[in-house]
Amino acid sequence: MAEIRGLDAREAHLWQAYRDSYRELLSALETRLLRNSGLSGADYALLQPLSTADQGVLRTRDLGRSIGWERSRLSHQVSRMEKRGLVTREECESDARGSMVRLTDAGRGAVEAAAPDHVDAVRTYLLDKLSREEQDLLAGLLDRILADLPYRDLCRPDPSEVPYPQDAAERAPEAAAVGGRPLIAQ
Amino acid sequence: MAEIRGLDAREAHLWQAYRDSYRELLSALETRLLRNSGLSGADYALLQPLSTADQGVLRTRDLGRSIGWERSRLSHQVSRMEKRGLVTREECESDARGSMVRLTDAGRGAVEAAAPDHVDAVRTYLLDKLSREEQDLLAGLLDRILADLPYRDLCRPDPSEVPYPQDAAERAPEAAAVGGRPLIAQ
DNA sequence: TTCAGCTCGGTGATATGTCAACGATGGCCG
DNA sequence: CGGCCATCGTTGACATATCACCGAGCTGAA
Repeated sequence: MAEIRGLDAREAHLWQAYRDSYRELLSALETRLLRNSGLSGADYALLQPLSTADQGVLRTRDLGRSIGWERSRLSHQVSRMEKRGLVTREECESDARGSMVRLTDAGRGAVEAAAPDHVDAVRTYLLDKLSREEQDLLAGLLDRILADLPYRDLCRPDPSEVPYPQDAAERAPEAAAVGGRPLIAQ
Repeated sequence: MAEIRGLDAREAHLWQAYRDSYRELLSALETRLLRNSGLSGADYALLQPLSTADQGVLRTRDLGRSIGWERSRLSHQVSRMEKRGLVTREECESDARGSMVRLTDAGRGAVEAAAPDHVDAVRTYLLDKLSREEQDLLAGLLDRILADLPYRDLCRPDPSEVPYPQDAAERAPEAAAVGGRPLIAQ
């Protein structure tokens, strides 16, 4: 049997920094989000893709994939948000198994109210800490880590179909402010 | 009021890569850990510091700080693990408010059985994806992100007291294999 | 067509995490 | 000393996540 090396201090430090930074960053963001808008991180995670989707509607399956959630978790979360009037469920016309989730006016109001400060928080806690070059460097490393992890089912768009960072601006112009109105972006 | 810019595609990509890579990495690690050892990520998180602590005992407060958990969560988790015979609680002699958590023989057996494969998984999914230089680069960026986040209470060792990455090897020699026996490292 | 095998979404039981509050103690300062 | 405030750990109620399972509908090959 092969000798298995423990992690040396340098390696252990990276691994711990990875977990700690994520945990603390998320904790900071969610605390601030909840205080400023009454939305939890889970609420925002669902509302954000819906708010940029055509008509504010997405098929449940696609919503789940876009945020990397399993069905059961998503279904429970949608149920809770439905009770609060943030979203509604609809039938899926093209596939009778499926269902659609639609943003209500209240739901749209909530995300749009929450988004500016949340985006500002992401800038403050993450983006502003790094130069542009460092941002791209970090994204590259993370992409590589993500690239061949043993996926569950969860399909992100195939990278070959969505060649990413280069020339970002024209790929998703809707992510920038349009007509002077700050858009929902996360 | 200041204009708030949404995230452009480049920025949004970094932010998403950060969350996705973390979520998928952790999911992969925990699935594999649970399958191979019957320990959850939470179990391992507690057992690992205990296994390297002197006598296999830590004050609850210190254990909590070392893994960044709040007291309540830790207390519940310790209760569950106590029922399973992995740890025991003891009184704290030096401070009557406190309590100690002690690894049982079964607990030590469980971590030591789990560790080699878990460490291998961390290598496979994270460390091996990056060159040594990239590892240090990534650690540096993550440290910077973590550095001035609005902490909850959670005290990590003050960076000024524990000057990290440089000359890592001698700071924590116990993290490497000692006497040929693979040590618990995460 | 028919059926096996898959996808999709939902459900209830259970596991886990969070929150607010408590009792007990320690430490500080008058 | 005595009073005040902080820390420590726990608890129970609640919120959220996971797990195993179901029923319905799609799909493709026999």
